[in-house]
Amino acid sequence: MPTIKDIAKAAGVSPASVSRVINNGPKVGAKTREKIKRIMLEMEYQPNANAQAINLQNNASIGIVLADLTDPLFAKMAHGIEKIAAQKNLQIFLNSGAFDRASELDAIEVLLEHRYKALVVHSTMIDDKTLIEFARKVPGLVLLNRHIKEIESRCIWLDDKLGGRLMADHIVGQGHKKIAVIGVNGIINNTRQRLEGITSQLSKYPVQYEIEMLEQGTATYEGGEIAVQNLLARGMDFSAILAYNDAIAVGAVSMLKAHGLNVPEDVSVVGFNNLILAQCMKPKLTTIDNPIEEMAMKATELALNLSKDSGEAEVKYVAHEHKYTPELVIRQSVKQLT
Amino acid sequence: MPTIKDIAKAAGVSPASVSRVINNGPKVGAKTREKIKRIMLEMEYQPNANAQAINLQNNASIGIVLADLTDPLFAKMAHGIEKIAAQKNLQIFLNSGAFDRASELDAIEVLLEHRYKALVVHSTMIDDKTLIEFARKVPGLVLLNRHIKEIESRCIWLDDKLGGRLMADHIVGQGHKKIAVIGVNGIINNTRQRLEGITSQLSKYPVQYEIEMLEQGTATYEGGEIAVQNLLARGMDFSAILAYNDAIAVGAVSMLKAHGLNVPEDVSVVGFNNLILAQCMKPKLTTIDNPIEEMAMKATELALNLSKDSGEAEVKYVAHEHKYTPELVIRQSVKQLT
DNA sequence: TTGTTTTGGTAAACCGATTTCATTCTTCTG
DNA sequence: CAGAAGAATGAAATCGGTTTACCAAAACAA
Repeated sequence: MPTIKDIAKAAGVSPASVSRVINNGPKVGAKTREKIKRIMLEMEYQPNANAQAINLQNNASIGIVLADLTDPLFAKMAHGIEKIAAQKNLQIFLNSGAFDRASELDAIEVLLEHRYKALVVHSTMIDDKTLIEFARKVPGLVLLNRHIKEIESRCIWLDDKLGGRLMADHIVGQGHKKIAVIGVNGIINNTRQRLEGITSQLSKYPVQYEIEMLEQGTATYEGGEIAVQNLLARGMDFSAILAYNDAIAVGAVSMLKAHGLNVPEDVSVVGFNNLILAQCMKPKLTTIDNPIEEMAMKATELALNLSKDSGEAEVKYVAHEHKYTPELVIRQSVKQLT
Repeated sequence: MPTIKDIAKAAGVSPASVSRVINNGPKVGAKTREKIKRIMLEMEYQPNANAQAINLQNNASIGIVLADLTDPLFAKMAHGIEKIAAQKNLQIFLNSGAFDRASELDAIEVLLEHRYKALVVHSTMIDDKTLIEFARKVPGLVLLNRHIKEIESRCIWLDDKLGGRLMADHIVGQGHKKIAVIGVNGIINNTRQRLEGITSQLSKYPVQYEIEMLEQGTATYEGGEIAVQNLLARGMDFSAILAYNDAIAVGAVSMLKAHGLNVPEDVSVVGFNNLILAQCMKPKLTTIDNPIEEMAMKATELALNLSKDSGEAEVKYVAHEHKYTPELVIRQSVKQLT
């Protein structure tokens, strides 16, 4: 693999000139420039990005950390980030593989070692304190889908409490009085917030409710099945289920069916996130729309802004532009009780 | 951000010693080593991966290029690659954003410029010739989910023709005689192969069939809806649909329903890929299982093997280990006609 | 004690670029 | 045509590390 020196030698010029040609710099005569270009092509020269990065001192691409790509919600995040990157003609480097705290940390570290300046991080396993530390150290780091009070100007998050309220209001509004909630354990605030939104709202009404908690990492189709099985095994009597996300909701529907319970005739179900899944299934799922793609785009823009010479144009922080609002999407999985 | 020299100065040693400590090298006394470690910690030293890469001449991480992360099939690929990477304690750098030929090329170039040696590429828009070129130039490059004859030792692919045959056989075996096929246009062999598998098999039976071709990029839920709409608009009379993938199948089911046609009572539908989606929907989708995750894992291992000093242990090529076999998964979306 | 290893450590070259500064070659002005 | 300004070019320093070659001190053997 030829280096800049090989090119220089072959062209009978100095490495400096070659460098200038590579970067479309000035100070190179027209014929010399052409000659160098030709030779670079001939020798299939490819600049060494590592060597360039070491000089330029900053890595133009965007680094991103996502938890688990197989979750469609996260895939949507990736897509949002990509959109902005493509629009600004930047490359993104996704460092995933984050199944646990250690690998999430690792992913961030690696990105930092490569000196990516703009970082969009979606972390579900790292504690607040550690993230605050990172944020302080790296000006271009933005947290996506997470809210940490101390650094909220660096977060883009969803109003999960409101999301929970919307679910509760809707289901109560449809006349339900016995409600099962399928939640998820997790260190992240948004799981708690969402649950709190639900429960605090439910307690305002004369209704019964019970919560089935899933372990973190089981916020999946299978998790939904298990949860319903547990609820039924406990002999709980309910006419509605509020699920932490769409996948759980779909799993719940399936398990209900297996027990001879139809949705929405016998049991109503509400999901969360409004993924494609929710539209595809039968019955179409009533759920909460989560504008995650938009959030991802915003996070990316924010990270890019923050990363460039933060000294100059200090990005102003407007709270309501960082907190996104979920919306109820009514479909067919909730039945009105009379 | 402190450099190795700052650490050296602070510790009163030479940069060489610090480097050795970083790399756990020999020739450093126990107390000196401890002292350097302590200072590195104190000063929050973080090695510059770019500088390291420039010396080490090879980038240990795995570079991967995927087309569109929002497609769950591709997400499964990413997951397979991650698994191997995690197992070998390697980082992956995913460079996506490939919506067209240019950006796919760009993604590969960027990875090469960063001197990633092991590359797993899932390209849908780049022509064979260009990819062959790349493969020749980069020993550690492996193509995932694509078969190019000339470099098949560097490909991991699915037997798409067989997949098509399985679909055709099943649907004919269930007594169907009027069959609609929803295919996709594309430069990639596997779309053609799959279609050819279907049609060549169908022609062996006394059945009628018609093909509805989607444009590349519409192999989605919406694409399925449109395709069914077109078929119905053309007045085609069919009792079964073979879809290029599950998303199309689900879209088709939805549009059929909208026209008062039930699945499988009025029309049977077969999908392809066996994504979660296929299990979740009602009726559960009969489809073809695509072991894409396994394939992704294999591709990653292959890329890693090929990338390390190919001179020595030339990886042997065993065709049947590179070609994967799809399997029919019978669920509820196909009705037996009598 | 002297000679031989072994161990711990440094100075300096190098990796593949970029960039500053000085120099040479053109070209323009008066 | 002399002198000045401007354009083209190269030598060398630099970026943040790694590694080789070499040396000094300590440990060991005889």
